[in-house]
Amino acid sequence: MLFYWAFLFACVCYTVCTMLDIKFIRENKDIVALGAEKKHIKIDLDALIVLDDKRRELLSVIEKKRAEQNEVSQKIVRSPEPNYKAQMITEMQTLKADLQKEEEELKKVMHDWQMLMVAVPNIPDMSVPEGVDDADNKEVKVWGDIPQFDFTPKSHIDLMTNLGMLDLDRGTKVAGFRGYFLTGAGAELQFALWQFVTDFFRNKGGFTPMIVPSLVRREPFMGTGYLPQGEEDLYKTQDDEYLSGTAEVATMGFYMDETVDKKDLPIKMISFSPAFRREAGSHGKDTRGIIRVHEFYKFEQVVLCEASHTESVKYHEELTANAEELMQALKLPYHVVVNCGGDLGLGQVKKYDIEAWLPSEKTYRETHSSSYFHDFQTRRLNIRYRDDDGKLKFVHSLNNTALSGRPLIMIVENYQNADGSIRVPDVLQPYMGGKTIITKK
RNA sequence: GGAGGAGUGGCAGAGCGGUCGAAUGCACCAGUCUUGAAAACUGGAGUCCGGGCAACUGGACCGUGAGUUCGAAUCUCACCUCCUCCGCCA
Repeated sequence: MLFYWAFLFACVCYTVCTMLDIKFIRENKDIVALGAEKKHIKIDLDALIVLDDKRRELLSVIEKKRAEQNEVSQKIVRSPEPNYKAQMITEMQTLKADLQKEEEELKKVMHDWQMLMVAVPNIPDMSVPEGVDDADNKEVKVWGDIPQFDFTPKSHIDLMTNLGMLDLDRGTKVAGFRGYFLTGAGAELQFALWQFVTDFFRNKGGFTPMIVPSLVRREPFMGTGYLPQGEEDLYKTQDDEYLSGTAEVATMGFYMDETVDKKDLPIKMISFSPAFRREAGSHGKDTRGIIRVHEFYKFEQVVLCEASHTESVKYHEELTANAEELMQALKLPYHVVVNCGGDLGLGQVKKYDIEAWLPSEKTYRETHSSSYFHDFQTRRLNIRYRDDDGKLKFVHSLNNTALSGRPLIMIVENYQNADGSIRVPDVLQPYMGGKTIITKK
């Protein structure tokens, strides 16, 4: 209970003392440790603090020597006396030798220090439930009726293959494991969804549409928290770039190392890009169909806002609501879960997953993932704004899927008829030339 | 792929071994003048880390990282980015 008060305090002072810099970690070790524990992430904070003591000590010694060096340097310049000059230079040579030793030591310390620092997770919100993995996520909302079929519903694989919408055999032939082609009405339906989403955000207003790179340098991955921990799940090129698994990475990189104008906040972006995932940790999972693929297209909502917990929460709810609105327009039954501590990423404070009903599996499967980070990402990416008090602050960042590859699957399965045809959702019909049903030719 | 050139403060642009955190101009902020504004004049102002209640003070930062030197924006090397020309390709 005491910890919860400490927790609350941490949240309150959040906007004042920016978080997860070393100062915050030192002053709030227990809260950080508790947060890591909730996320089931192992981190040795005591080792970090010992190392930080060492770092501070070395820094102080080095800075004193450098001050002396600077001072004597000035004397050397001004002194008209050659002998005195030579003597001082000799003294400085000795000082320099010491300095180099200490700098070498500091370098080593800094290396280890940085390794530990990037591994310190952000603190989850109080409202995040305890738990180890996605099985412990808590359902917070259910929308729509699960369809009752008077026949045995088919999987998207059978439905789409039969209707010439999907070609997995040739997908594998051409692209290898988890490869696929969307063909005919399959491609058309996907295009329709993209158009629908584009129009949805245009009508909503405030979101800048973006088409962003997938081939991205290391820095934005470090900044967003996908590296160094997620190396395994990323494709890497021979030029040391990575293929990103979400438009979030490049979109967050857009303002990297920049100071944005406070009057432009919040900055809302709706980004489109291909997404690549090695699925290194999911070898046996979802091997049939296109639930889990190495390559798909994605619209991502990204928001940068003022450094305020209240603002973050407000936009988090908004981004989640946007995604729900899309699902409701498509009339896809879904539920929302709040992710438990163990299912949160390193930088995430809180996350909602939206999961839509998949008849062939008789379960909900994830279609959207909505999370906020406070300044975890922007601190690493160095994205700041000048506040009214004249101080530079790190903005807060958050993101949520708008459309991944999966809703297509949910549509196909939920809208299927007994004869294997598929009704086209009302809102998509205008984008399909008025087509109301997809049937076999 | 080949040959050259360049990266300095919000912007433009000097500096090319010490007196440089950095001239100058523009932009910015405050003040003087003015009924008000403009102009003119005067002054101020970078970021990060540390010490101090504070005034203030120490260190770092001239694309990035190493090196030479008592001392580097300035010299050397590597890398990154941008520009120009040739070639190739959409």
